[in-house]
Amino acid sequence: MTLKIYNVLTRKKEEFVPLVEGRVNMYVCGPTVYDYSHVGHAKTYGNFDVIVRWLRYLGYDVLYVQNITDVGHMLDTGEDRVLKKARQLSAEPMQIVETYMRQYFADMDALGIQRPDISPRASGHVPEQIEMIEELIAKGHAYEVNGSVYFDVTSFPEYGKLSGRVLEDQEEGSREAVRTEKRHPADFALWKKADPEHILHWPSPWGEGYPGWHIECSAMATKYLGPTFDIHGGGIDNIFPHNECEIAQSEAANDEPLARYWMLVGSLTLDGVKMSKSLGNTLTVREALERWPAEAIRTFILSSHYSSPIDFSDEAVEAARKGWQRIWSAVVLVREQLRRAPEGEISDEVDVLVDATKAAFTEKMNDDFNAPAALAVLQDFTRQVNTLLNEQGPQTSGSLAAIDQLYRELGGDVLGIIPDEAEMGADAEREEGLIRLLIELRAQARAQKDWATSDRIRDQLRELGVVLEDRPDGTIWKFE
RNA sequence: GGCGACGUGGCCAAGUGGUAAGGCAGAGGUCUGCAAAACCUUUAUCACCGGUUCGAAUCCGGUCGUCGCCUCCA
Repeated sequence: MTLKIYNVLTRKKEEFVPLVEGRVNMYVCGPTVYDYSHVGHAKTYGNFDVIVRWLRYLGYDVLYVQNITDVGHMLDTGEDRVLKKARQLSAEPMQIVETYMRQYFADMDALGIQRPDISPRASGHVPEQIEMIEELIAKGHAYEVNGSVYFDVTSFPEYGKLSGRVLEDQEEGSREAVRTEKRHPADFALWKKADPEHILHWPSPWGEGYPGWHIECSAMATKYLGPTFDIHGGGIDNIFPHNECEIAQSEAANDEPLARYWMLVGSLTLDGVKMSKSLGNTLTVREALERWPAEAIRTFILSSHYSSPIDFSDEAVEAARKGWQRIWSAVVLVREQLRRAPEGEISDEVDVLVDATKAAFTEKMNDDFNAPAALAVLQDFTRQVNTLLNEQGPQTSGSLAAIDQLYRELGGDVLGIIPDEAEMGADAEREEGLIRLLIELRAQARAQKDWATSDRIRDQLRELGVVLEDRPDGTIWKFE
Protein backbone atom coordinates (compact mmCIF):
# COMPACT_ATOMS: atom_id res chain seq x y z
CA MET A 1 0.00 0.00 0.00
CA THR A 2 1.58 3.24 -1.05
CA LEU A 3 1.12 6.81 0.01
CA LYS A 4 -0.47 9.15 -2.49
CA ILE A 5 -0.25 12.91 -2.32
CA TYR A 6 -2.14 15.53 -4.28
CA ASN A 7 0.57 17.68 -5.82
CA VAL A 8 -0.57 21.24 -6.41
CA LEU A 9 2.28 21.68 -8.86
CA THR A 10 0.92 19.04 -11.23
CA ARG A 11 -2.71 19.21 -10.08
CA LYS A 12 -2.69 15.45 -9.76
CA LYS A 13 -2.67 12.85 -7.06
CA GLU A 14 0.72 11.16 -7.27
CA GLU A 15 2.44 8.28 -5.60
CA PHE A 16 4.86 9.66 -3.03
CA VAL A 17 8.47 8.79 -3.74
CA PRO A 18 10.97 10.56 -1.51
CA LEU A 19 14.25 11.85 -2.88
CA VAL A 20 16.15 9.62 -0.49
CA GLU A 21 14.53 6.37 0.48
CA GLY A 22 13.13 6.38 3.98
CA ARG A 23 13.68 10.09 4.44
CA VAL A 24 11.38 13.09 4.01
CA ASN A 25 12.64 16.65 3.92
CA MET A 26 9.81 19.04 4.38
CA TYR A 27 9.33 22.80 4.60
CA VAL A 28 6.18 24.62 5.67
CA CYS A 29 5.76 28.39 5.57
CA GLY A 30 5.44 29.56 9.15
CA PRO A 31 3.78 32.53 10.78
CA THR A 32 4.78 36.15 11.05
CA VAL A 33 5.07 36.65 14.78
CA TYR A 34 3.65 40.05 15.55
CA ASP A 35 0.39 39.07 17.23
CA TYR A 36 -1.37 36.17 18.90
CA SER A 37 -1.93 33.16 16.69
CA HIS A 38 -5.49 32.55 15.60
CA VAL A 39 -7.60 29.53 14.74
CA GLY A 40 -6.52 29.81 11.10
CA HIS A 41 -2.99 29.00 12.24
CA ALA A 42 -4.45 26.12 14.22
CA LYS A 43 -5.89 24.63 11.04
CA THR A 44 -2.82 25.08 8.89
CA TYR A 45 -0.31 23.79 11.39
CA GLY A 46 -2.72 21.23 12.77
CA ASN A 47 -3.14 19.79 9.28
CA PHE A 48 0.59 19.61 8.74
CA ASP A 49 1.08 18.19 12.19
CA VAL A 50 -1.04 15.18 11.27
CA ILE A 51 0.70 14.89 7.91
CA VAL A 52 4.09 14.75 9.63
CA ARG A 53 2.78 12.35 12.27
CA TRP A 54 1.49 10.04 9.56
CA LEU A 55 4.77 10.12 7.66
CA ARG A 56 6.56 9.20 10.85
CA TYR A 57 4.02 6.48 11.60
CA LEU A 58 4.87 5.02 8.20
CA GLY A 59 8.47 4.92 9.30
CA TYR A 60 9.92 7.86 7.42
CA ASP A 61 12.71 9.85 8.99
CA VAL A 62 11.18 13.30 8.67
CA LEU A 63 13.07 16.57 8.89
CA TYR A 64 10.41 19.21 9.35
CA VAL A 65 11.43 22.84 8.94
CA GLN A 66 9.01 25.68 9.56
CA ASN A 67 10.24 29.25 9.52
CA ILE A 68 9.44 32.10 11.84
CA THR A 69 9.05 35.37 9.98
CA ASP A 70 10.29 38.16 12.17
CA VAL A 71 11.34 40.74 9.62
CA GLY A 72 10.47 41.92 6.16
CA HIS A 73 6.79 41.17 6.09
CA MET A 74 5.21 44.43 5.06
CA LEU A 75 1.73 45.85 5.36
CA ASP A 76 0.24 47.39 2.25
CA THR A 77 1.16 50.75 3.66
CA GLY A 78 4.77 49.71 3.28
CA GLU A 79 5.26 49.39 7.00
CA ASP A 80 6.89 46.40 8.55
CA ARG A 81 4.37 44.48 10.63
CA VAL A 82 6.73 43.98 13.49
CA LEU A 83 7.90 47.57 13.53
CA LYS A 84 4.38 48.87 13.55
CA LYS A 85 3.50 46.75 16.54
CA ALA A 86 6.70 47.78 18.28
CA ARG A 87 5.90 51.44 17.80
CA GLN A 88 2.38 50.95 19.12
CA LEU A 89 3.72 49.34 22.27
CA SER A 90 6.91 51.41 22.53
CA ALA A 91 8.90 48.23 22.52
CA GLU A 92 11.96 46.87 20.79
CA PRO A 93 11.07 45.03 17.59
CA MET A 94 12.88 41.92 18.72
CA GLN A 95 11.01 42.11 22.01
CA ILE A 96 7.74 41.91 20.08
CA VAL A 97 9.05 39.03 18.03
CA GLU A 98 10.23 37.15 21.09
CA THR A 99 6.94 37.61 22.91
CA TYR A 100 4.73 36.40 20.10
CA MET A 101 7.04 33.64 19.03
CA ARG A 102 6.90 32.19 22.53
CA GLN A 103 3.16 32.62 22.52
CA TYR A 104 2.94 30.89 19.15
CA PHE A 105 4.81 27.86 20.45
CA ALA A 106 2.75 27.83 23.62
CA ASP A 107 -0.49 27.88 21.62
CA MET A 108 0.63 25.14 19.26
CA ASP A 109 1.86 23.07 22.21
CA ALA A 110 -1.52 23.45 23.85
CA LEU A 111 -3.16 22.14 20.68
CA GLY A 112 -0.92 19.11 20.74
CA ILE A 113 0.86 20.21 17.59
CA GLN A 114 4.34 18.78 17.67
CA ARG A 115 7.09 21.30 17.12
CA PRO A 116 9.01 21.42 13.87
CA ASP A 117 12.54 20.06 14.04
CA ILE A 118 13.95 23.42 13.04
CA SER A 119 12.24 26.81 13.44
CA PRO A 120 14.65 29.14 11.68
CA ARG A 121 14.11 32.88 12.05
CA ALA A 122 14.44 35.22 9.11
CA SER A 123 16.40 37.79 11.11
CA GLY A 124 18.94 35.13 12.00
CA HIS A 125 19.59 34.27 8.37
CA VAL A 126 20.34 37.60 6.76
CA PRO A 127 23.78 36.54 5.46
CA GLU A 128 22.21 33.51 3.74
CA GLN A 129 19.60 35.72 2.16
CA ILE A 130 22.18 38.25 0.96
CA GLU A 131 24.20 35.43 -0.50
CA MET A 132 21.25 34.15 -2.48
CA ILE A 133 20.42 37.64 -3.71
CA GLU A 134 23.98 38.08 -4.92
CA GLU A 135 23.72 34.81 -6.76
CA LEU A 136 20.52 35.97 -8.42
CA ILE A 137 22.11 39.25 -9.49
CA ALA A 138 25.12 37.41 -10.84
CA LYS A 139 22.90 35.15 -12.90
CA GLY A 140 20.93 38.06 -14.30
CA HIS A 141 17.71 37.31 -12.42
CA ALA A 142 17.79 40.38 -10.20
CA TYR A 143 18.79 44.04 -10.41
CA GLU A 144 19.57 46.80 -7.96
CA VAL A 145 17.87 50.19 -7.91
CA ASN A 146 18.60 52.86 -5.32
CA GLY A 147 19.77 50.44 -2.67
CA SER A 148 16.94 47.97 -3.23
CA VAL A 149 17.11 44.74 -5.21
CA TYR A 150 14.26 43.29 -7.24
CA PHE A 151 13.72 39.96 -8.85
CA ASP A 152 13.24 40.21 -12.61
CA VAL A 153 10.22 38.01 -13.30
CA THR A 154 10.72 38.18 -17.05
CA SER A 155 14.00 36.33 -16.56
CA PHE A 156 12.17 33.30 -15.20
CA PRO A 157 9.80 31.97 -17.88
CA GLU A 158 8.19 29.48 -15.52
CA TYR A 159 6.97 32.23 -13.21
CA GLY A 160 3.33 31.38 -12.50
CA LYS A 161 3.59 27.62 -12.88
CA LEU A 162 2.31 26.88 -9.40
CA SER A 163 -0.61 29.28 -9.25
CA GLY A 164 -1.45 29.15 -12.92
CA ARG A 165 -1.12 32.85 -13.35
CA VAL A 166 0.18 34.46 -16.49
CA LEU A 167 2.32 37.56 -16.19
CA GLU A 168 0.36 39.57 -18.72
CA ASP A 169 -2.79 39.13 -16.68
CA GLN A 170 -1.41 40.72 -13.59
CA GLU A 171 -2.58 44.16 -12.78
CA GLU A 172 -0.07 46.63 -11.61
CA GLY A 173 0.53 47.03 -7.92
CA SER A 174 -0.74 50.01 -6.05
CA ARG A 175 2.41 51.06 -4.34
CA GLU A 176 3.44 54.02 -6.43
CA ALA A 177 6.85 54.56 -4.93
CA VAL A 178 7.75 50.93 -5.24
CA ARG A 179 6.34 50.52 -8.67
CA THR A 180 8.32 53.26 -10.29
CA GLU A 181 11.54 51.56 -9.23
CA LYS A 182 10.62 48.25 -10.75
CA ARG A 183 11.14 47.32 -14.36
CA HIS A 184 8.07 45.15 -14.44
CA PRO A 185 5.07 45.55 -12.16
CA ALA A 186 5.28 41.93 -11.10
CA ASP A 187 8.91 42.19 -10.06
CA PHE A 188 9.22 41.75 -6.33
CA ALA A 189 11.64 42.96 -3.68
CA LEU A 190 14.52 40.76 -2.56
CA TRP A 191 16.16 43.48 -0.54
CA LYS A 192 14.76 46.81 0.56
CA LYS A 193 16.66 49.95 1.32
CA ALA A 194 15.97 51.03 4.89
CA ASP A 195 14.35 54.40 5.37
CA PRO A 196 15.86 56.51 8.13
CA GLU A 197 13.02 55.66 10.52
CA HIS A 198 13.25 51.96 9.78
CA ILE A 199 15.13 50.74 12.82
CA LEU A 200 15.54 47.08 11.79
CA HIS A 201 18.28 46.99 9.21
CA TRP A 202 21.44 45.21 8.23
CA PRO A 203 24.48 46.17 6.16
CA SER A 204 24.55 44.70 2.68
CA PRO A 205 26.43 45.15 -0.59
CA TRP A 206 23.63 47.59 -1.52
CA GLY A 207 23.73 49.63 1.66
CA GLU A 208 21.69 49.44 4.87
CA GLY A 209 18.46 47.58 4.39
CA TYR A 210 16.40 44.53 5.15
CA PRO A 211 15.33 41.40 3.28
CA GLY A 212 12.07 41.08 1.40
CA TRP A 213 9.48 38.64 2.68
CA HIS A 214 9.80 35.86 0.11
CA ILE A 215 13.57 35.43 0.09
CA GLU A 216 13.76 34.12 3.65
CA CYS A 217 11.92 30.93 2.82
CA SER A 218 14.13 30.24 -0.19
CA ALA A 219 17.34 30.89 1.69
CA MET A 220 16.45 28.94 4.80
CA ALA A 221 14.92 26.02 2.95
CA THR A 222 18.06 25.72 0.87
CA LYS A 223 20.26 25.94 3.92
CA TYR A 224 18.54 23.22 5.92
CA LEU A 225 16.99 21.00 3.29
CA GLY A 226 19.16 21.49 0.24
CA PRO A 227 18.30 22.94 -3.17
CA THR A 228 15.63 20.32 -3.80
CA PHE A 229 13.54 18.72 -1.09
CA ASP A 230 10.47 16.51 -0.90
CA ILE A 231 7.48 18.47 0.35
CA HIS A 232 6.74 22.16 0.49
CA GLY A 233 3.63 23.12 2.42
CA GLY A 234 1.70 26.20 3.36
CA GLY A 235 -1.69 27.86 3.26
CA ILE A 236 -3.44 28.14 -0.07
CA ASP A 237 -3.75 31.88 0.43
CA ASN A 238 -0.02 32.17 0.00
CA ILE A 239 0.10 30.42 -3.33
CA PHE A 240 0.42 33.80 -4.96
CA PRO A 241 2.57 35.72 -4.75
CA HIS A 242 4.58 34.17 -1.92
CA ASN A 243 4.99 30.55 -3.04
CA GLU A 244 5.35 31.57 -6.65
CA CYS A 245 8.15 33.96 -5.72
CA GLU A 246 9.86 31.30 -3.65
CA ILE A 247 9.95 28.99 -6.64
CA ALA A 248 11.27 31.71 -8.91
CA GLN A 249 14.06 32.72 -6.52
CA SER A 250 15.15 29.25 -5.52
CA GLU A 251 15.03 27.68 -8.94
CA ALA A 252 16.69 30.65 -10.60
CA ALA A 253 19.46 30.64 -7.99
CA ASN A 254 19.95 26.89 -7.61
CA ASP A 255 19.10 25.69 -11.11
CA GLU A 256 17.09 22.88 -9.56
CA PRO A 257 13.43 22.33 -8.74
CA LEU A 258 12.60 23.68 -5.28
CA ALA A 259 10.24 20.98 -4.06
CA ARG A 260 8.86 17.82 -5.58
CA TYR A 261 5.46 17.90 -3.93
CA TRP A 262 3.53 21.03 -3.10
CA MET A 263 0.81 20.64 -0.48
CA LEU A 264 -1.40 23.61 0.27
CA VAL A 265 -4.11 23.62 2.90
CA GLY A 266 -7.49 25.29 2.59
CA SER A 267 -8.30 28.47 4.45
CA LEU A 268 -10.47 28.85 7.51
CA THR A 269 -13.35 31.25 7.70
CA LEU A 270 -14.97 32.42 10.90
CA ASP A 271 -18.77 32.36 10.83
CA GLY A 272 -18.66 32.40 7.07
CA VAL A 273 -16.27 35.31 6.72
CA LYS A 274 -12.61 35.12 5.99
CA MET A 275 -10.65 35.95 9.07
CA SER A 276 -8.14 38.67 8.46
CA LYS A 277 -6.02 41.04 10.39
CA SER A 278 -7.38 43.97 8.46
CA LEU A 279 -11.01 43.06 9.11
CA GLY A 280 -10.28 42.45 12.77
CA ASN A 281 -12.56 39.41 13.00
CA THR A 282 -10.02 37.08 14.51
CA LEU A 283 -10.43 34.36 17.07
CA THR A 284 -7.19 33.56 18.80
CA VAL A 285 -6.10 30.09 19.74
CA ARG A 286 -6.07 31.06 23.41
CA GLU A 287 -9.67 32.23 23.20
CA ALA A 288 -10.72 29.04 21.47
CA LEU A 289 -8.96 26.94 24.09
CA GLU A 290 -10.92 28.65 26.83
CA ARG A 291 -14.07 27.28 25.28
CA TRP A 292 -13.18 23.84 24.00
CA PRO A 293 -10.68 21.13 24.83
CA ALA A 294 -7.73 20.99 22.45
CA GLU A 295 -8.81 17.54 21.28
CA ALA A 296 -12.19 18.89 20.24
CA ILE A 297 -10.60 21.68 18.23
CA ARG A 298 -8.28 19.17 16.59
CA THR A 299 -11.21 16.90 15.81
CA PHE A 300 -13.01 19.80 14.20
CA ILE A 301 -9.96 20.67 12.10
CA LEU A 302 -9.53 17.05 11.05
CA SER A 303 -13.16 16.54 10.20
CA SER A 304 -12.68 17.86 6.70
CA HIS A 305 -9.83 17.24 4.27
CA TYR A 306 -6.77 19.42 4.72
CA SER A 307 -7.12 20.91 1.26
CA SER A 308 -10.71 22.01 1.85
CA PRO A 309 -11.72 25.31 3.34
CA ILE A 310 -13.59 25.06 6.64
CA ASP A 311 -15.87 27.42 8.49
CA PHE A 312 -15.25 27.82 12.19
CA SER A 313 -18.45 28.34 14.16
CA ASP A 314 -19.70 27.46 17.61
CA GLU A 315 -22.12 24.89 16.24
CA ALA A 316 -19.52 23.21 14.05
CA VAL A 317 -16.92 22.94 16.80
CA GLU A 318 -19.53 21.82 19.27
CA ALA A 319 -20.64 19.04 16.93
CA ALA A 320 -17.03 17.96 16.56
CA ARG A 321 -16.61 18.06 20.32
CA LYS A 322 -19.50 15.69 20.80
CA GLY A 323 -18.18 13.38 18.14
CA TRP A 324 -14.81 13.34 19.85
CA GLN A 325 -16.45 12.79 23.23
CA ARG A 326 -18.00 9.59 21.94
CA ILE A 327 -14.61 8.16 21.08
CA TRP A 328 -13.00 9.43 24.25
CA SER A 329 -15.74 7.91 26.41
CA ALA A 330 -15.07 4.54 24.87
CA VAL A 331 -11.36 4.93 25.56
CA VAL A 332 -12.04 5.79 29.19
CA LEU A 333 -14.27 2.76 29.52
CA VAL A 334 -11.72 0.45 27.96
CA ARG A 335 -8.97 1.70 30.24
CA GLU A 336 -11.19 1.42 33.29
CA GLN A 337 -12.08 -2.16 32.49
CA LEU A 338 -8.47 -2.95 31.78
CA ARG A 339 -7.69 -2.16 35.42
CA ARG A 340 -9.64 -5.16 36.59
CA ALA A 341 -9.91 -7.37 33.55
CA PRO A 342 -9.38 -11.10 33.84
CA GLU A 343 -6.00 -12.15 32.49
CA GLY A 344 -6.22 -13.68 29.07
CA GLU A 345 -5.16 -13.71 25.48
CA ILE A 346 -6.73 -11.48 22.89
CA SER A 347 -9.93 -12.97 21.49
CA ASP A 348 -10.17 -13.86 17.82
CA GLU A 349 -12.99 -11.41 17.40
CA VAL A 350 -11.01 -8.47 18.77
CA ASP A 351 -7.93 -9.54 16.87
CA VAL A 352 -9.84 -9.41 13.60
CA LEU A 353 -11.50 -6.12 14.50
CA VAL A 354 -8.24 -4.41 15.39
CA ASP A 355 -6.49 -5.61 12.25
CA ALA A 356 -9.36 -4.57 10.02
CA THR A 357 -9.53 -1.15 11.65
CA LYS A 358 -5.83 -0.57 11.27
CA ALA A 359 -5.94 -1.57 7.63
CA ALA A 360 -8.91 0.67 6.88
CA PHE A 361 -7.37 3.58 8.71
CA THR A 362 -4.10 3.15 6.85
CA GLU A 363 -5.86 3.00 3.52
CA LYS A 364 -7.58 6.31 4.20
CA MET A 365 -4.50 8.10 5.47
CA ASN A 366 -2.41 6.81 2.59
CA ASP A 367 -4.91 8.35 0.23
CA ASP A 368 -3.62 11.91 0.46
CA PHE A 369 -3.91 12.04 4.23
CA ASN A 370 -7.67 11.62 4.32
CA ALA A 371 -8.05 12.36 8.02
CA PRO A 372 -11.85 12.80 7.98
CA ALA A 373 -12.26 9.34 6.46
CA ALA A 374 -9.75 7.95 8.95
CA LEU A 375 -11.72 9.56 11.74
CA ALA A 376 -14.82 7.81 10.45
CA VAL A 377 -12.95 4.51 10.68
CA LEU A 378 -12.25 5.28 14.32
CA GLN A 379 -15.91 6.09 14.87
CA ASP A 380 -16.92 2.78 13.33
CA PHE A 381 -14.41 1.01 15.50
CA THR A 382 -15.78 2.78 18.54
CA ARG A 383 -19.30 1.59 17.83
CA GLN A 384 -18.08 -1.98 17.65
CA VAL A 385 -16.04 -1.60 20.80
CA ASN A 386 -19.06 -0.25 22.68
CA THR A 387 -21.19 -3.12 21.48
CA LEU A 388 -18.55 -5.58 22.56
CA LEU A 389 -18.20 -4.08 26.02
CA ASN A 390 -21.91 -3.69 26.57
CA GLU A 391 -23.27 -6.91 25.26
CA GLN A 392 -20.63 -9.56 25.56
CA GLY A 393 -19.50 -10.00 29.11
CA PRO A 394 -16.09 -9.01 30.35
CA GLN A 395 -13.26 -8.94 27.84
CA THR A 396 -9.85 -10.39 28.54
CA SER A 397 -6.91 -8.18 29.42
CA GLY A 398 -5.36 -9.13 26.09
CA SER A 399 -8.36 -7.90 24.15
CA LEU A 400 -8.71 -4.68 26.12
CA ALA A 401 -5.02 -3.94 25.86
CA ALA A 402 -5.14 -4.40 22.10
CA ILE A 403 -8.08 -2.02 21.81
CA ASP A 404 -6.38 0.52 24.05
CA GLN A 405 -3.20 0.20 22.03
CA LEU A 406 -5.03 0.88 18.79
CA TYR A 407 -6.57 4.03 20.25
CA ARG A 408 -3.15 5.14 21.45
CA GLU A 409 -1.56 4.62 18.07
CA LEU A 410 -4.19 5.85 15.65
CA GLY A 411 -6.11 8.25 17.86
CA GLY A 412 -3.13 9.37 19.91
CA ASP A 413 0.11 9.17 17.97
CA VAL A 414 -1.39 9.91 14.57
CA LEU A 415 -4.41 12.13 15.04
CA GLY A 416 -3.45 13.54 18.41
CA ILE A 417 -6.97 13.44 19.81
CA ILE A 418 -6.58 10.67 22.38
CA PRO A 419 -4.38 11.63 25.35
CA ASP A 420 -2.31 8.93 26.96
CA GLU A 421 -4.03 9.53 30.25
CA ALA A 422 -6.85 11.78 31.33
CA GLU A 423 -5.45 15.20 32.02
CA MET A 424 -5.00 15.64 35.68
CA GLY A 425 -3.45 18.16 37.97
CA ALA A 426 -0.40 17.85 40.12
CA ASP A 427 -2.27 15.96 42.79
CA ALA A 428 -3.61 13.50 40.30
CA GLU A 429 -3.19 10.41 42.38
CA ARG A 430 -4.76 11.91 45.46
CA GLU A 431 -7.60 13.27 43.36
CA GLU A 432 -8.26 9.93 41.73
CA GLY A 433 -8.21 8.24 45.11
CA LEU A 434 -10.76 10.68 46.48
CA ILE A 435 -13.05 10.19 43.51
CA ARG A 436 -12.87 6.43 43.83
CA LEU A 437 -13.61 6.70 47.54
CA LEU A 438 -16.73 8.73 46.80
CA ILE A 439 -17.78 6.22 44.18
CA GLU A 440 -17.43 3.47 46.75
CA LEU A 441 -19.51 5.33 49.32
CA ARG A 442 -22.10 5.98 46.67
CA ALA A 443 -22.18 2.30 45.77
CA GLN A 444 -23.00 1.50 49.39
CA ALA A 445 -25.77 4.07 49.40
CA ARG A 446 -27.16 2.64 46.20
CA ALA A 447 -27.08 -0.86 47.64
CA GLN A 448 -29.29 0.42 50.43
CA LYS A 449 -31.46 2.26 47.92
CA ASP A 450 -30.47 5.53 49.53
CA TRP A 451 -31.05 7.47 46.35
CA ALA A 452 -30.82 10.85 48.02
CA THR A 453 -27.22 10.33 49.10
CA SER A 454 -26.37 8.56 45.90
CA ASP A 455 -27.71 11.33 43.70
CA ARG A 456 -26.16 14.01 45.85
CA ILE A 457 -22.69 12.55 45.34
CA ARG A 458 -23.24 12.25 41.62
CA ASP A 459 -24.66 15.75 41.24
CA GLN A 460 -21.99 17.45 43.28
CA LEU A 461 -19.19 15.64 41.52
CA ARG A 462 -20.73 16.74 38.25
CA GLU A 463 -20.55 20.33 39.40
CA LEU A 464 -16.87 19.77 39.96
CA GLY A 465 -16.54 18.47 36.42
CA VAL A 466 -16.48 14.77 37.26
CA VAL A 467 -19.10 12.72 35.45
CA LEU A 468 -20.26 9.37 36.83
CA GLU A 469 -21.85 6.66 34.77
CA ASP A 470 -23.40 3.60 36.32
CA ARG A 471 -22.83 0.41 34.41
CA PRO A 472 -23.88 -3.14 35.18
CA ASP A 473 -20.32 -3.93 36.17
CA GLY A 474 -19.78 -0.83 38.25
CA THR A 475 -19.49 2.93 38.06
CA ILE A 476 -16.96 4.66 35.85
CA TRP A 477 -15.94 8.29 35.98
CA LYS A 478 -14.36 10.80 33.68
CA PHE A 479 -13.66 14.48 33.55
CA GLU A 480 -16.19 16.50 31.66
C1' G B 1 -11.75 41.38 -15.41
C1' G B 2 -8.00 37.12 -14.63
C1' C B 3 -6.60 32.57 -11.88
C1' G B 4 -8.26 28.55 -8.69
C1' A B 5 -11.63 25.78 -5.76
C1' C B 6 -16.40 24.23 -4.51
C1' G B 7 -21.99 23.13 -4.65
C1' U B 8 -23.74 15.44 -1.46
C1' G B 9 -29.79 14.18 3.69
C1' G B 10 -31.81 19.61 8.84
C1' C B 11 -26.17 20.86 9.78
C1' C B 12 -20.90 19.19 8.97
C1' A B 13 -18.55 15.78 5.74
C1' A B 14 -16.15 11.16 2.98
C1' G B 15 -16.83 9.11 -1.67
C1' U B 16 -14.00 10.79 -8.44
C1' G B 17 -17.45 5.22 -13.37
C1' G B 18 -21.15 0.21 -10.99
C1' U B 19 -27.01 1.78 -7.72
C1' A B 20 -24.47 7.03 -1.51
C1' A B 21 -18.91 6.18 4.82
C1' G B 22 -18.95 8.70 9.37
C1' G B 23 -20.26 12.62 13.02
C1' C B 24 -23.95 16.19 14.94
C1' A B 25 -29.15 17.16 15.30
C1' G B 26 -34.42 14.83 15.05
C1' A B 27 -37.97 10.56 15.81
C1' G B 28 -38.95 5.65 17.86
C1' G B 29 -36.98 1.61 20.81
C1' U B 30 -33.63 -1.39 24.35
C1' C B 31 -30.98 -0.90 28.92
C1' U B 32 -31.35 1.97 33.78
C1' G B 33 -33.80 3.22 40.88
C1' C B 34 -33.35 7.85 38.31
C1' A B 35 -29.70 9.92 35.24
C1' A B 36 -25.87 9.60 31.91
C1' A B 37 -23.63 6.76 28.40
C1' A B 38 -24.14 3.07 24.92
C1' C B 39 -26.61 0.11 21.32
C1' C B 40 -30.72 -0.82 17.59
C1' U B 41 -34.23 1.22 13.92
C1' U B 42 -35.36 5.50 10.92
C1' U B 43 -34.53 10.36 7.19
C1' A B 44 -30.62 11.69 0.38
C1' U B 45 -30.28 9.71 -5.98
C1' C B 46 -25.74 13.81 -4.95
C1' A B 47 -27.38 22.62 -7.55
C1' C B 48 -29.71 22.62 -12.62
C1' C B 49 -29.66 21.36 -18.06
C1' G B 50 -27.54 18.55 -21.94
C1' G B 51 -23.84 14.88 -23.60
C1' U B 52 -20.41 10.32 -23.36
C1' U B 53 -21.23 5.19 -21.39
C1' C B 54 -24.37 -1.09 -20.67
C1' G B 55 -24.00 2.05 -16.29
C1' A B 56 -22.16 8.72 -13.52
C1' A B 57 -22.59 12.10 -7.49
C1' U B 58 -18.07 10.51 -9.92
C1' C B 59 -16.04 12.03 -17.19
C1' C B 60 -17.25 16.27 -20.99
C1' G B 61 -20.03 20.98 -22.23
C1' G B 62 -23.25 24.78 -20.52
C1' U B 63 -26.28 27.51 -16.70
C1' C B 64 -26.95 29.28 -11.75
C1' G B 65 -24.76 29.96 -6.97
C1' U B 66 -20.85 30.20 -3.04
C1' C B 67 -15.82 31.01 -1.74
C1' G B 68 -10.51 31.96 -2.04
C1' C B 69 -6.52 34.53 -4.57
C1' C B 70 -4.94 38.59 -7.89
C1' U B 71 -2.98 43.93 -2.13
C1' C B 72 -1.09 42.09 4.08
C1' C B 73 -2.74 37.37 5.90
C1' A B 74 -1.85 30.36 7.65
